[in-house]
Parts: sequence; structure tokens; C-alpha cells
Amino acid sequence: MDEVFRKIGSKLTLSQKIERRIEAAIREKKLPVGSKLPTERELCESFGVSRTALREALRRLSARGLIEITKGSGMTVTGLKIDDAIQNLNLYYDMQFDHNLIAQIIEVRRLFEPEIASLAAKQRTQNDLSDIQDNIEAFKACNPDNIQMEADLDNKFHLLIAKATHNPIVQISMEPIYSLLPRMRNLIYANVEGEKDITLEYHLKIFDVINKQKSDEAAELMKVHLHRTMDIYQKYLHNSY
Amino acid sequence: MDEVFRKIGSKLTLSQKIERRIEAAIREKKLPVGSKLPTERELCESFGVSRTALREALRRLSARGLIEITKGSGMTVTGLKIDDAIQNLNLYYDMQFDHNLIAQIIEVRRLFEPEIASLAAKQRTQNDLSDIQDNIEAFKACNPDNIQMEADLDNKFHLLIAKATHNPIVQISMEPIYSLLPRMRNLIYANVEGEKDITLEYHLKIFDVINKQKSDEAAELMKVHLHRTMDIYQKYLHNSY
DNA sequence: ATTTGTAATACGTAGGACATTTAAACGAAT
DNA sequence: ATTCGTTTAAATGTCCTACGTATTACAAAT
Repeated sequence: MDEVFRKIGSKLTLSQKIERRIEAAIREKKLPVGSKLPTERELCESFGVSRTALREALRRLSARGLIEITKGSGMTVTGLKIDDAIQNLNLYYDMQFDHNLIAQIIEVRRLFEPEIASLAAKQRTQNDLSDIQDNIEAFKACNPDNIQMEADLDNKFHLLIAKATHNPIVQISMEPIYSLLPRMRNLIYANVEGEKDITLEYHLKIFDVINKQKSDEAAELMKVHLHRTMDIYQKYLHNSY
Repeated sequence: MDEVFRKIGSKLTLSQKIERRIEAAIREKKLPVGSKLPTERELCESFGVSRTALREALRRLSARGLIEITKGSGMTVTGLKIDDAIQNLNLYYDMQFDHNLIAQIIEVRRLFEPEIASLAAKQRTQNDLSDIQDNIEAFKACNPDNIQMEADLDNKFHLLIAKATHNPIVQISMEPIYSLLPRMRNLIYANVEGEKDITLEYHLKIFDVINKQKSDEAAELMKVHLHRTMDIYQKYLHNSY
């Protein structure tokens, strides 16, 4: 029997064990969102650990967005917010940002966004429509020299369409991708004469069919729109090597 | 102007400031992946803070997967792994798991997976094909009483197709979604007689067209396959209320 | 050459002390 | 009665010292 020599050391530090215990309790809703945790001293007592170890566990949890610690007041369980959930995903993409990733992003957008536009055409509310319209107006009025803002508004147009699906998973899936776009746009946008007008034209067309709830046409227009985007990118990529 | 009354206090604790400083350095690759950080004592000296504050910052970073701390050895910068990146996303979905979310997941799958199958048909390698084939064989051989394994294998089939696109963003986008499926399947799968054979049939068909690189047909088949899944699901939802 | 012992290094945990912030209770002025 | 300032208790933030424990490298013994 090798059973005799099986692992003894758990490898987990004390503070990691504490972290997991509390995380599990939150997952299982034994600690419901919004509830206050006992004070540090009380928790030390309960767990039978030093304040140091306990605090390091709490720092871990707050870094991940599971709890919120307020000096002088106490600690509360916070429902993980979207931003917390995608924070590390953003960082992940960010750290492997290269030209290869750019190509992959474009590919994903061409896969997903036509379908998203199609669903948006079905689900959009009046609220969504006015948001999109506002965005288009802002884009139209944007100073052509302000490339940063122009790119941001273009970016937001696509995000608003994702929102108009009223499916939060769609939004969460696309958000990290869109968050990378501004950095790409800056590289490219500047050098293409007349690109703004063409972009505007497509945005208007897409808005129109989403307004009229023509889902198939929305998908088709988005497909063509992104195809153009890709062309420009490839031209850029080609020139820069 | 509300500008007058904007926040003044930075509100950041010392350990949070330290966390951000180090995180920024990692982002900007001043601390490249794989490099060792100075020891705790040295960092205390550099930052001019106590060991407590510093350590709490380090705990935060390690909780998020940016650094790895080994007792007795030291600390190294680790490239954020995919699992770390989607860890909190999984938790996020997990905590708002309800029937509403299930419907949203199915909607997203119906939006994205046909396109994914289409791309997979173009990009798949021999390796992908044999992985998928192995999965289908395992599914075929799976004991019908083992519903858990059956569901897992079904799940993995779709994940393998996402992998076959050779676009990591596709994979990262879908992985959190698939991780929720097993829990749904368990609710549903058990009660449907003969479902396994039909699933198997579709998997075989899809494999065939991906093998032959017929991308349009792959998308179409996947669409029909998921349509069935939704039907079953809706039947279940209907019965249970 | 392999194994074992030993010391140096670095992170992990404990416990105490004090600072700072928050929130609640209280009281005084309008 | 409302508002504003003060006090006070409670909670987290930071610092410090000390010791525990795992890792590594190197020397010594076989």
C-alpha cells in the first residue's frame, strides 16, 4: 500500500482556507448579498485564527469583488458586479494584446455581431432606439480632429446594439472585446480619408432596419459593415510591415 | 457645475495603492511574466510601508492570479491564465443562476454556435477531428444510467467545436457558458426518453460536415440541433410549473 | 556519487498597539 | 422641531516584533 505515504501537507495556506470557506458560504447564499459580515475580531474568534491570517483572506475576497470593506463601518457581501466579473478578462486580453489578437477580435466580431444585430432588431425597445439615435447624432457632430472621441462613439454604437438584445450574457460576452477596440482604432482611424462618412452611413442604415425590426436585413448590413472594417484593418496591417 | 463638488478624498487604502502600482508595472511589462519580485522586506523598504500593508496588497494580486507566492521561495509574476480570467465570470453567472438565465443561455447558444460550427469547419485540424471523434465514441459507449457523464460529454462536444475554430476568444467567450450547462442538463436530460440517440445522431452529422469542411451545412445543422434542445427545455419548463 | 545534516533566506502566522474613519447618540442653538 | 456640532463607541487600517515553517544551497559524511 502506498496509502501510507500519501500526501499530508494540504499546501493551502490558512488564509486561503478561510477565503474558501467564506466564498462557499456566499455561493450557497448562507451569506446573502447585502448582509453584513461579523467584525474582524468576531471572525478571528470563530475561526480560531489570528487577525493577520483572517485579514489576508478578506483582502483576497474584496480584491475579487465578493465583499466590500468600509473602514469604520464593517464588511458587507456585495453581489459581484459585471465590472468585477470581466475585470480580469480585460486584463487577460490586455496582456496578450498583439496583432494576432487583433485579427482574432475581428473574426469574432464578424461571427457574432450580425446575429446580435438580428436579435436586437427583434428585442429593441423605444429606449434603445433613442439611445442609438443619440449616439449617431453625437457621432455626426463630433469634431473630425477628435479621433479618440470618434472611435469611442463608433465603439459605443456597437455596444448599444448588444444592449438592445436585452440579453445580459450577450453584453457580458462582447464587453471585454469592445474594451480593446479603442486602442486598435487609434492606430487606424486617423489614416483613412472619408472613413467617418461611410461609417456614419452604415450606422444610419443599421439603425433604420433595427427600428423597423427587419432582423435579417440587420444581420446582413452588419455583416457588410464589419467586412469593410476588416478590409481597412488588413490594409493597415499590410502597410505597417 | 457639479464639478465643484466632485470627490476629493482618494479613498484608496495604502494596500490598494500598492496593488495598483504593482499591477500597472505588470501591465506595462516592466515586470515581465516569469520574473521574480523582490522580497517582501525589500519591497517594504522601497515603498516605505509596513510589511502588513505590503502583504495585503500581494494577497490581492495573488487572489486575482497575477502573481504566485511560494513559501520559502519567493514571488513570481505569472501570466494570467484563462481559468483565472474567467473564474469570476463563472462565479457571476453562478450567482444569478435562475430560469431566466437558462433561457438567456439558450438564446446565446442559438446565436453564436451555428457561426462557431461554420468557422470550425474551415479551421479544424486533424487533431480536432480525432478529439471530436473520441468524444462521440465515448458518448456512444457511455452507460445510459450515468446521466452526469452523458451530459458532460455532450457539453464537451460543443466545447471541442469551439476549440476547433482556433480562435481563443471564441473559446473564452463560450467556456463560462458551457460551465453552467451541466447543471441545467441534469434537470432536463433524465426525463426525455430516446434523447441520447437523437443527440448522437446530430453529433455524428455535424462531425461529418466539419470533417468535409462544409461550413454552411455545419451552421445549419447546429442551428437545428440547438433548436431541438430548446424545444425540450421549454417542454420541461412548461411541465414544472 | 549519493545521501544526510546545517545554515541562510523568504514567506506564513500570531499578537499587541495605536491611528483613522464611520455611525450613532446626545445636546445646544436657531 | 430641525439643524448643526460634539462626543463616544466601534470597526477597519497600519505598524511593529517575534516566531513558525518551507525552500534552497552547500558542506560533510558515507
